[in-house]
Amino acid sequence: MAEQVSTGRPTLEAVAARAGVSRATASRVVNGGDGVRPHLVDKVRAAILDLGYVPNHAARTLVTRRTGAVAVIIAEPEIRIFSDPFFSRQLRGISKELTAHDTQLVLLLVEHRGDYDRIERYLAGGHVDGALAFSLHTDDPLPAITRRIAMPTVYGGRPGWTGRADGAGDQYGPVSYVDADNRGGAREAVRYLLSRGRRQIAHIAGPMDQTSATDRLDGYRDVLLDADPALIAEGDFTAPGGARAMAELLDRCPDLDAVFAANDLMATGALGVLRQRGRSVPEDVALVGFDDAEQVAENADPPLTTVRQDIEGMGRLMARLLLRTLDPVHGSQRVPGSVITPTSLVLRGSA
Amino acid sequence: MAEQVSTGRPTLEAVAARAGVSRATASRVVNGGDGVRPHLVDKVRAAILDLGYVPNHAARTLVTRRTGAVAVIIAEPEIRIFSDPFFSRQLRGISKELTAHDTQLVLLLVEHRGDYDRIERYLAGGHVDGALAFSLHTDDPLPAITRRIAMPTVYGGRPGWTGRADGAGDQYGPVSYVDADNRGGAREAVRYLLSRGRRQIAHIAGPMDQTSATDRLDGYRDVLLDADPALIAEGDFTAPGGARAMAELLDRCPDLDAVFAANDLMATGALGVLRQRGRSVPEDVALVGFDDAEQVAENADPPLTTVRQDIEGMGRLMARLLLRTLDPVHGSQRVPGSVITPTSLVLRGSA
DNA sequence: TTGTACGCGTTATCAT
DNA sequence: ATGATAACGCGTACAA
Repeated sequence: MAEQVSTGRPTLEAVAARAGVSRATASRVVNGGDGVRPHLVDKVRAAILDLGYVPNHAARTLVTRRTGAVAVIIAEPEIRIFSDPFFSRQLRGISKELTAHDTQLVLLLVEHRGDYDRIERYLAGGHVDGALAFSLHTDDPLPAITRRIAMPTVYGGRPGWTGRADGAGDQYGPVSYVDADNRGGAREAVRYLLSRGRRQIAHIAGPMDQTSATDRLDGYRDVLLDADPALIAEGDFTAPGGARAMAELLDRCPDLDAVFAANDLMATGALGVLRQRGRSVPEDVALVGFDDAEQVAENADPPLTTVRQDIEGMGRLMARLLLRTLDPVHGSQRVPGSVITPTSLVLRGSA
Repeated sequence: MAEQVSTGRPTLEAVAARAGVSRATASRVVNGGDGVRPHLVDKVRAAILDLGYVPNHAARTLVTRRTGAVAVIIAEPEIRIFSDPFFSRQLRGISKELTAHDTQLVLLLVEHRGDYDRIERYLAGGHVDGALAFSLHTDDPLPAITRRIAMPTVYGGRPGWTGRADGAGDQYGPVSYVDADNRGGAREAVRYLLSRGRRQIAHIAGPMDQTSATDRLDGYRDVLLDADPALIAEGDFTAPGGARAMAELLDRCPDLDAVFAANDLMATGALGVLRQRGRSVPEDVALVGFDDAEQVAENADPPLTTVRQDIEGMGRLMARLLLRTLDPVHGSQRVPGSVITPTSLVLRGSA
């Protein structure tokens, strides 16, 4: 049997034969074509087109030891995961950046804690070159895993165990993440409310096990050093949760004249309660949100003044950071480093 | 150089050496261990554990010609994609089913039409064994692609080109999809409204380029054969769109006493307008939605009577259908076949 | 600049 | 039941 039966897709061998060159030369052309005579480059290119050749990914991975894929791990037991526009936009940003670098996105959804065994096996199995992960809670098992198997990872949002004064969590070593300047953005929001003459400024916080929520609360406190604890209520980043918190606040502090909500969803919930209780916005109560979530902030009535963060850009940045680490040329360092992206106050009708 | 330097992960060769068997035997154990003496099975298993061996995916794919991964293609230019809880839940169902079968989920987001070149290259590149795709519009290029490269594909929702009386689109050949019984569910909703004595039943339809919308409209018409066209308004499956449509309807037909909205989001939009115009629900106007979207139908005020579809189940079903086709044992047929899943009317406060 | 030849880690075929 | 050994398709030293 001298001839190989065509099993379907053309191989590099076939391309080489058709172009009248060796497989090595054909390979060089496929990978950029440096140092090949233009004449031959054309011939090989033509053969590739003729045959409809597409490189075999598995074979390539086997020899290069790179998969050209990264995992996106979404470990959020809540329903909110995708219905929160935040994730959608960030995922879009990631997708765009990865696509631009011919890198594939493998989605890993984790629901139960037991799923982490599977995740670890998968990551250790060499299916992906790196990982992107979201919304880590303080006790998340993921960092221990990625560290143990030395998988380059970039987190979306500052992980809960970092930046603690007591050094707890330092055993995970240096970590890299992308996050908005939550604290600074919150400060700007509250300062703005002060500048508009508001004096009783309440805060609807997010769940305290998420750093985005605690950081925004910290920002609020930075400006209002002696804020009455009664002016702070904890929500859960959902609209109904925001409504509940707003009701609490009004009960406790009927004389409040402004509210800074830790996200837009909660702000819309608060808006409903305020209207229901006969407080006009922004006349009686000024309201500022966070995120500038589309379909939410702009469409609210009145439109929401809010702290904007470039969510899609943060997604792109996460991907870029990871890809840079993975790049054999620039990325000798295993830890991509972290980036804090700026926020900006968007003025609309609510404050 | 007799010895190979350990490049990191242990190979099957290493396992075999440690267990004192040949690579072939080790391989057999890894893949189930049929026809290997129990004694040796144990030895190999121990070696695997000791070394922390994980099979090399690329090498395996190279020889088996199966990747153990499927693509999920989401081709929706709108932002709505993920913020619509519908997709989230369906994706969850898919993820669960794939995970249960050790199959990976590669996410392909397409935004521009030009992205399809990339998609085709990717699918043709043998990265995945099959594909799952969503929300196809009539002129979507995807079916032509999957057909050309013979990629087993299951669609979520009846594709726009199928089931047309004029046979247009038949060039794509048989197609397989999973969809809810939209038409039947719509019929049930309208019949229920009739049974409650409602006589002027309006319909807020979805965008007419989606079969879920046209099918639900068809169901409405099945029951109300001579419905006044003025009783039908087209929305876009969003809450603001539903509000707009509701306003139109009230202007055109002030005497309407019931509304069937093609999804819950639009129903909530309609709810706001009805309240605003002083119509009480369900006393003055009865309202029925579609989807039974969580966080939407139940939390509406009043809670929404709606047509439930098992969205997560539909996702699982899509994956199961595809996996069956891919299974070399059962799946000789290339087209997985289609499934229509039942709906059920959930009675709450709005009708 | 081009070609030869080897190795990447597995599975599968064939002897034994 | 087990063990050699040949693919699988590609990249890349090294030689020419």
